[in-house]
Amino acid sequence: MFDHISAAVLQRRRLVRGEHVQRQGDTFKHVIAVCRGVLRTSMSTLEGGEQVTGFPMAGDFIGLDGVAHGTVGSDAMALGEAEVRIIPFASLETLARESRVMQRHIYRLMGQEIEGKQRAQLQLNHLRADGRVASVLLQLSQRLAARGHSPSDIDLPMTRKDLGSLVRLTLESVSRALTRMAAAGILEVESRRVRILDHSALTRMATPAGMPLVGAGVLI
Amino acid sequence: MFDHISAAVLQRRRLVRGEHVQRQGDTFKHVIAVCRGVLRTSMSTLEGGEQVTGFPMAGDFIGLDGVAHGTVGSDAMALGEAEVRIIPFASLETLARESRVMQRHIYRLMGQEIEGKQRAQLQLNHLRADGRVASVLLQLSQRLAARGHSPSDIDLPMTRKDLGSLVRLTLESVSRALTRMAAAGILEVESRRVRILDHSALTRMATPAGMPLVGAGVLI
DNA sequence: CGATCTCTTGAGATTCCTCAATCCATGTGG
DNA sequence: CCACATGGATTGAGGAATCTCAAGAGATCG
Repeated sequence: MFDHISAAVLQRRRLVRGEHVQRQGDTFKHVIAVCRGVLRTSMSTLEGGEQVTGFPMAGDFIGLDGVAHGTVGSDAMALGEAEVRIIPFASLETLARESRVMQRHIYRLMGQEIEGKQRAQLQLNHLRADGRVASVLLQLSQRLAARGHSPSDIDLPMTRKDLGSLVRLTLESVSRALTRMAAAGILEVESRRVRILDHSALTRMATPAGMPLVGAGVLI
Repeated sequence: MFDHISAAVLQRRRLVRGEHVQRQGDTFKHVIAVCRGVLRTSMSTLEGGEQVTGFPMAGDFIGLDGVAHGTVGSDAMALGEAEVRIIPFASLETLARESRVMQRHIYRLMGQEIEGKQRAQLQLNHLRADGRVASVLLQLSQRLAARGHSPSDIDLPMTRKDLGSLVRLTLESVSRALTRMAAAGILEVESRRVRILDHSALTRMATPAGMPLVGAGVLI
């Protein structure tokens, strides 16, 4: 894909911890591709409520939610050193009109955004605190592993608060869930460093199998 | 937009109550535009958990979440008599490549899907049961009003369970919230028929103003 | 090496869910 | 046309899960 884009104006940018690449309310002009590091996207209401919407990392795109209103819909901040490419959306549009492959790619990207978020929500709503935390850990494990890190040794780049915000839990609940799982021998937790000892147990926890199935209720 | 599409194969279809237009798992071939009536989209997990994801009505599109995997991501069912147009995605793609306006339109459509769902989640997470129900009612009121119905007299086409599923509450909690609001003189509830008496009070309830702000916590 | 942010742990309060009974509306078959 | 079956809605009581508040330990950064 990048070989196609390289023709477009591809601005590269390095980020340090805490640096923002986009802010809610900015006029939507470009999409951001993460090349290195982990970011954190979040939305906030006028009343001061904030919510983490994701932890994009290498290969992920940010900013597609701004297409609709022409306004950036969420903040994006680097959780550590990171590098991104800033892609003018106008050039993407042009490319899409010229190349069928490119067009497909953009649709798929946006489709993933929609489907992924929906499915994540669905999953979360059927899990309790422990399951939710297990779920995020697994996801992080997988995504980090796909990028060359160890699948069992995770160095969390985000705080408990961020983690909790993503899965709708307070930081205390996250902390407690972690210690419970550590006590059960599923994890080894040492502040930001988490080691997954029992991968299958973690997976089981993240699966709403034998659950009371809250929310939607069971159907015959 | 439809003048552009009319060139494409535009299959029209009438639906009766309970009829499905798409099922999770179908291969993704077309997008569905609602012309009349109200539908209900929902996703389900293998374990039997189900969750309502929306109540699309005239002018709304369904199925864009299938673009990513090439597989339909959610069920869509008519809640009453309804009419839809079935638009082959292939023709949309072609049109998009030919017309810049059309292209924009599709992006905006998908962007809305992303942004809207995110924002809805954000809102919900900072509201308690009553606020959530208030929020859905307001939304329904607005959307129905925009389509020519009364903004204060709503005839809910969905069950309490569906309503609750959308905002992550049990049907009992929805029912209780409604009776509480009725007792407070904000609504008049008579099974599926709801009349909004105090619109501003309802709006206030749907705003996380003086709330303990659970989940994300307060900043500064 | 102090200041600040983060994390852990505890106790209590709250909210919402679960279970259960009853009522109401709707539609069906005798 | 009515009795009845069925699905939806209301209401109550009790319990479970998570949040809130609070205090202190740990980490991190200048």
